[in-house]
Amino acid sequence: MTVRTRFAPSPTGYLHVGGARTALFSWLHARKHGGVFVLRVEDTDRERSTAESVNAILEGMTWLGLEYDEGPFYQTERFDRYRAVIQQLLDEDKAYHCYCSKERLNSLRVEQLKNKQKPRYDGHCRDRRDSPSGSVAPVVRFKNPPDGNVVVNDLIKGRVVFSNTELDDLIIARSDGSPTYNFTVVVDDMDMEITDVIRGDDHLNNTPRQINILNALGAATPAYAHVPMILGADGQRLSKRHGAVSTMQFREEGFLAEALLNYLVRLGWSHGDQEVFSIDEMIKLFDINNVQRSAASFDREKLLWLSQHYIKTSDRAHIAHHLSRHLGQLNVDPTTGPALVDVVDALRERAKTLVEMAQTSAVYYRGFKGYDEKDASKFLKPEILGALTDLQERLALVSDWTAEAIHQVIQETADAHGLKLGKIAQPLRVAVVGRAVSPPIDVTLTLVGQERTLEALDKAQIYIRQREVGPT
RNA sequence: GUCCCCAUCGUCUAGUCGGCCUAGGACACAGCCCUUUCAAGGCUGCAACAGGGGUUCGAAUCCCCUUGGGGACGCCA
Repeated sequence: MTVRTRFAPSPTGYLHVGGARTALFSWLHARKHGGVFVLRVEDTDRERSTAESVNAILEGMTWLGLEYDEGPFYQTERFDRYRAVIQQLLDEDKAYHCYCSKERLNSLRVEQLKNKQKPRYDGHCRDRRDSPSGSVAPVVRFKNPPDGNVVVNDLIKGRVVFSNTELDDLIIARSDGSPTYNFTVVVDDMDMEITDVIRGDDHLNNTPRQINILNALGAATPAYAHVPMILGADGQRLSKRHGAVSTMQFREEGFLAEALLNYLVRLGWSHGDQEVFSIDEMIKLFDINNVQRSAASFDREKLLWLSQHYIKTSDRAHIAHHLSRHLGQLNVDPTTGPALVDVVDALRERAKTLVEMAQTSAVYYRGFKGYDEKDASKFLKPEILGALTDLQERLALVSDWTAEAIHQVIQETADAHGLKLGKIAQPLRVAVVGRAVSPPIDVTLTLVGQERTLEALDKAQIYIRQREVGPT
């Protein structure tokens, strides 16, 4: 039997990291077993579902590369099917119309809470035969078995036993006839022949109800795997209104999708001491049975570390491609300076995100406005003027502008003036990029280019002379 | 309140049939080394089995209780 998993988000917001991880696990599980990954949009709540949310979720999945094999299926397009199954249940006396008013339900609930009981429907209409012609439009409730146990053999949590006496007759169709969540999931998982249901563990409590409905329908029960929640850095559950950021937000912040994926897969799952996983390795090594049973906290620092790792090790053209997007957001035109791949090579070891890389590489395309004050006053000093002038003359003579050639010239100049390399490299750095931090000075000069380097040196000398005569 | 789940360094985790654990790795943090800046890299350090009972020759690993987190209890999904 081929493995079939599904990711079933409800389009009431963007795709956040918790959902993304659940999707990743489902996808991985399907891929590992050569199975099928289905995407299903659970939009039966028409009040809150929006097309924008659907797009946001699809966009997030695409960015992460979690491609689905079937779907997306929309539950709102399957209402006929749900109606038919509800009718079938009604015909077989496995469901019934309930005419209880919301007021009655509410007072029942209040009463139960007062008696320290779990609030649940008391089965008032379960055996009624009449259909009152009153004003209350009926809902349809499922006849849950009154006793016995339901056992869930969860792939992650292990064996979990629920007593039917804890369950009540849940509503499967609202008074307007529309089906509810616990019912549509069951019908869909059955129709779509889902073999492995992988979802957040907030659904563990729904599972016995769903199994009961599945049984009533004579359908086989799939395997279940309930993955723990992701908590925020404060230990609180991550939710849309509490710290959960959109998956796409990570792209905006300059993370590579592979870094996020790697971070997510290690959140709750591990393979010995291994920290870095390529997509292929994840597929090969991932095992749903090895997923942690407890919740995990989201740690941005570690994500940042992985981000840096991928920036450091990924193909230069790949990074350049994604970097250009962030450069664009800074209104930097990458065609006005050094080749992007060279900038990537120079900066990849000193950027944790692409946004950071874009910011520090901007200077190679549009120059800089003014010197960093502290750095200028520390390095652009009169005593270095002679060496700088000499250096400029020597650099002007360089015919092949390579890091090696540049390095040799700088070293020679330093030697000629009895200076250590750093003594001349720092002033040069400030002259050329405006501050005392940049990649190795020879590499930096290749990025800046010979012409602009010489110009920068002119300005630096002018600056130093002015400073010399100016008031201190 | 009732039911369900969970519990190893600050964080992610290793620890699979109890002994190889004076509990390992990674992130973060601190120090040192390297060094033309910043990084990167190397080395070292800091730091945990929630508590209490059992079972056993022996428990982080099994059982129970307590405590602490989380979840569910909707005509939301």
